[in-house]
Amino acid sequence: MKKGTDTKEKIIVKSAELFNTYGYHGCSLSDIMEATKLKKGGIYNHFKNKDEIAVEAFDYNYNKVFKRFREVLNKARTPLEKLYKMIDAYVSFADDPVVKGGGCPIFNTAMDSTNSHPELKRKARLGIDGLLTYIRIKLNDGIKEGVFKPTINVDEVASLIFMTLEGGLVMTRVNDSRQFVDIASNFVKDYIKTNLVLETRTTQ
Amino acid sequence: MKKGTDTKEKIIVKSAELFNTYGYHGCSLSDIMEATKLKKGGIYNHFKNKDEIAVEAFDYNYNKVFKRFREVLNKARTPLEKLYKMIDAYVSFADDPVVKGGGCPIFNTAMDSTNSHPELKRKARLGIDGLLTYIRIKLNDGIKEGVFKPTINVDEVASLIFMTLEGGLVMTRVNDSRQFVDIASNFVKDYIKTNLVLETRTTQ
DNA sequence: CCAAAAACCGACCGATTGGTCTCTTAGCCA
DNA sequence: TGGCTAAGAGACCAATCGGTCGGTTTTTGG
Repeated sequence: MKKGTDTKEKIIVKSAELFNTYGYHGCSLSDIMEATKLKKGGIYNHFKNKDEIAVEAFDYNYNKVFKRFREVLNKARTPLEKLYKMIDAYVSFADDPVVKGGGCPIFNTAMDSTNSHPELKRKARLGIDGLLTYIRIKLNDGIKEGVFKPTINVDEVASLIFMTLEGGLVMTRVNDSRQFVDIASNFVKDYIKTNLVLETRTTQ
Repeated sequence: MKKGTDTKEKIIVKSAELFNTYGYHGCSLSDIMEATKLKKGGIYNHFKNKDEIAVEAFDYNYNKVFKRFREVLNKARTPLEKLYKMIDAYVSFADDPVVKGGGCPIFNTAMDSTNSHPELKRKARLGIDGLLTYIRIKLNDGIKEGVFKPTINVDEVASLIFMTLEGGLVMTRVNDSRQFVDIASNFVKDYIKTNLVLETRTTQ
């Protein structure tokens, strides 16, 4: 049953790349066949239809995103460091994409599926909420530890950080230029430093 | 030649809605036929192929966006007011969409066409650059008139304002909730007030 | 080593894709 | 009013779409 598992994994990986690159409607089964070097039978032995592939491909990308975050976050200890590392993770999507096609696959799927694929949209929305929660947790941790001002509106600040970074990521993807996500990153970091942290005695 | 012009306009308008809603690959000629109540012949009498429709539909949406901006901007006089009104215009996309499907059609097209439709991508990128330039001009005007700090990095600030608002707009579109673009708007306005304007004597 | 099962191939399916072309119709001008 | 031209209808096209299925190969467990 080893080979079967490998094959299914291969289909998911390649489809995840294709869907993130071209979108659900911009990628056909023939594209998946070509990328996996499999024929229809080989693919539909593991999935019942294209939708199921897309959903599992999304889950795969979703997990890759969160894995990236977890890896990066483990290198930091304080909530402020963790928040900074998280921002770096978003920036890293620019020159070391989690998946071919670039950008944030969760955000990409969200845009791609709106108005056209309810199930994917639902999943993407949940994914975005997960990313927001990730930021919220770090903010709350920081407040608890007395690093961030207790007066900040966590939901608002989390949304703000997220949409600035994602907006920058999209701009970077569309313009094939790192500068936008860099601007977003620098700005958000500066914003955190000057508006969220309590004691300015944090050395520079 | 009256009727012909009307028909072509109708095709463009309906296609502009469909493409902004479902994306280029998510919208077929049958969809356009149904929306326009025309048959193939009626459509291909005015356009040579689907691409040409998509391009003209984009131009149509593009002009609607800039028309919205121009209308709103005319109601303001000072650079600061103009900048604020411009932000309001972005927010207005949320509950009074320039085109069915919601969001900013230029940004939507940019995302939709990346990696899959070079010509549309090129046009969308130019459109984004136009929107950025719009913001840059207001910033420069403000600097010239001594309202904004002359030290600000116009390109960076313009990019920042743009991607925060667009990010918020996407979030609003995906989540069917105004709150995100409102958060973006309030934040950007506050940022301008406290970081860009020279004299804090601007009454609150 | 052999049989059962899982994996895979590839022909085939109807529907739909974007696109062409001929023919009819409708509007306009003389 | 008659005739010309532009507009539109709709049959038709090959190609491709997502999906099915029977047969063959490969793997695996007894």
